[in-house]
Amino acid sequence: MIKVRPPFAFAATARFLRFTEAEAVDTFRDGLYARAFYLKGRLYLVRVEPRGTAARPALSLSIAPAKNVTPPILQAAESLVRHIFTVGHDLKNWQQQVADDPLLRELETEHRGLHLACWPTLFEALVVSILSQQISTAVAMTLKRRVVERFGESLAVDGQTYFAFPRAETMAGATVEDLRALGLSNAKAQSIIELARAASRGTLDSNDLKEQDNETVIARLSQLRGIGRWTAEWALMLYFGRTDIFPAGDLFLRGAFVKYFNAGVPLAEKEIRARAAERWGRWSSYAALYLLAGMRAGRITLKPERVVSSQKAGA
DNA sequence: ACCCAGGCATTGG
DNA sequence: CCAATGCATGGG
Repeated sequence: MIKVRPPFAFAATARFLRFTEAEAVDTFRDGLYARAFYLKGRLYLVRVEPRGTAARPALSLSIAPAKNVTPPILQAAESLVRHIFTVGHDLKNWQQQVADDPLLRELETEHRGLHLACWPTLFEALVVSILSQQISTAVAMTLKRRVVERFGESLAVDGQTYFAFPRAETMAGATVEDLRALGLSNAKAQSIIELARAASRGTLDSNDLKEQDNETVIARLSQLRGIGRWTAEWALMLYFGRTDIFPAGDLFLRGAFVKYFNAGVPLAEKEIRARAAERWGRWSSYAALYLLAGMRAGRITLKPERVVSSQKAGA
């Protein structure tokens, strides 16, 4: 059992960045989140369910196959679940941050308890982001499913097949042709293979990056092929769980900021990043997250002409 | 048949 | 610092 500080919306968080309908790794059905993970090098299915009350929320987990579950395995599963559901984030602080911000206060109320959902590994976070570059999320999730079914190990539990996200070591052995056959572009294929090699060699050490400040992590990740600022910022949010990122390179977020916080007057990316930091400070990632949630709910909409590409800083 | 969608690397001013 | 270009699939 894992205790979580209120407010905590389990279902919304489990579903949020997981696109569960189309994908083969994360599943969320009947209020139950289930996914195959490597724990101490072996594959297990971990199931997570909400427990407790709104005032004292908690998560319970179960692991299959149950027979080889030792205390270290259970501990590894718990720490992974804490990471994925960003149990360390105290959303009371986020509520305080937007107390004087009418739009985000409204979004906070509508999506109260939505946590950032993190990917289990840096490798997966970066691969998913590379797959998502430029194309719609529907396409990206199709590509992800194909990659997972081609390169991931699977586990059968109760007649259901669950795929693990492929290991970096496995993907390091893939060829560009393998990935192109799944519909990836040449550039995505090359980037993912190089990333897998770096990760399996240990060149891409997330423990080392964990200690670094945002700009250092962005600079280091950007040295990898196929990773620019956009991808690195999403990795800071969606793997490292940092709360102070506003990915201003994102087409939607840029458009939303311009429309709702600058009266539709275009702003340079750099300027948006600076103003987001002034407004939302340490909780800028949550501003980004709740704007996305607002978009999915239809509350935040962008007219095409408001989505402005990189133009001169508005004067 | 188009057009575009939660970018990036490269090239050239 | 800024702008233009090619890239992949799938949905409208």
